[in-house]
Amino acid sequence: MAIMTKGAETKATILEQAISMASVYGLEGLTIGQLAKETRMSKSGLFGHFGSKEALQFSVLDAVIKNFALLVMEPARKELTGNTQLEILFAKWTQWISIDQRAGGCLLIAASTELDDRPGELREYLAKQQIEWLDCIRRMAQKAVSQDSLKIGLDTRQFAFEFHSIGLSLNFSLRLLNDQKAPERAYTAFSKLMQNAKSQPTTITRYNN
Amino acid sequence: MAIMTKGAETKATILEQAISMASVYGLEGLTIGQLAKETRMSKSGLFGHFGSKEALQFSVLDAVIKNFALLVMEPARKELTGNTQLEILFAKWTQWISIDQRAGGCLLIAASTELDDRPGELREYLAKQQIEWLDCIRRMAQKAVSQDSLKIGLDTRQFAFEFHSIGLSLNFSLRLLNDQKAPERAYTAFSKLMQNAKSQPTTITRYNN
DNA sequence: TAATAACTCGAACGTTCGTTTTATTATATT
DNA sequence: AATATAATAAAACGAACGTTCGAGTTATTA
Repeated sequence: MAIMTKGAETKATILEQAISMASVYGLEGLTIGQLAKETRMSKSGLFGHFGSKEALQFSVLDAVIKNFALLVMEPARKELTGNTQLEILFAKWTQWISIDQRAGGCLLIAASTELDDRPGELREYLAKQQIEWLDCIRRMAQKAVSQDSLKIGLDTRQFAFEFHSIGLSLNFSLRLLNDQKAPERAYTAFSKLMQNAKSQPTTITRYNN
Repeated sequence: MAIMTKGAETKATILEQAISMASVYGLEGLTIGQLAKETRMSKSGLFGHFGSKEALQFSVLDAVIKNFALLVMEPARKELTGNTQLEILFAKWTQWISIDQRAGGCLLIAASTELDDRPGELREYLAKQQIEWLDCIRRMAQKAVSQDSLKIGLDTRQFAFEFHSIGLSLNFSLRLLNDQKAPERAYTAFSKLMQNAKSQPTTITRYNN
């Protein structure tokens, strides 16, 4: 890790704990007093690093968003074809969702339902990221189309909608129902989605040989 | 409405307001003080109807679950064929999710991500209902299979997983992104799901006249 | 109508919330 | 090593949290 001043170091430690806490109790359920106990700091000492609770929440959300970009989107972008990009994207995403290390599941999905009715900067920031996420899926699908891997005329926004839905269902089945077969189901759904996007519409004239 | 004692009547009024509040701020974000203000009651007067905050949360969850069964599952069950049952089920569900009247979107979906990491009776009750929900979908699909409307050997649990995923994505796109095209996308996804479940696997021998 | 039960209130309980103020210690800079 | 700055702590703030209590009021029942 890069050299950083003492303050920035403890701030990073706090943030890590805060992410865990917010993943379980939500961004609103994240409290300064509890967080101070877990990091063995005073409330005021911890508070000084952020200045307000909203700033703390923002830091948490921002850290998770950047981490998501790094661990899920970036690896996929490195792939050469749209098809493999989508495959890696899905693999990394399911991996991200399934991580048990930091309990609480995907904070972005949790925050999506937590913030969707509460106007404010937090909500806007998350919404912006989620739009970018859907757009990332869409562009990769579009690339696959232009590479003749997926059928021409494919509704790529529809594709993104369905791609995204699989992850939501995976998160739900894993977290609430503890269904161990969920990852398998998710992968099956993804395969079907790809298969459907590959097959040419029947109205298209086929040239054999 | 059925005759009820004065207490039961105000309790019902409180509950209605509580559902709205919990839909927006979550079951944990639901506070007795705020709820008392909105219903123009004293905290203690309101509190007396439930005895504890958890009991209040339970009442809210229970009321929503019963309402969901009444408005979504029951109408579908009345249909005669598995196919139409699934169609009505989906139509009623999307309707339920899209309702703007009582702001905050589907409380069951919100609660699913809110409670999934927090052990307790609330979580167990919700999980039980969600399992029942998936089972309802599964049984209707099974019925359609036995009526030769859907292909034999269909993985009905997989079908339920994907059916459910569409609603989650619809809720997400509607609430967080305000995407007006979301209902259309959801319906398209549902149509594809049904279409896929209808087509016989290619290994099956076909008898054409 | 009288007796009894059900309902509602206001006040206060101890805790925790986010935040501010004031002071002290530890780290960086010169 | 001296100085300036950053980091942490302790204490206290008003507000809100869920909850309890006792007294008063309103409904229901006899």
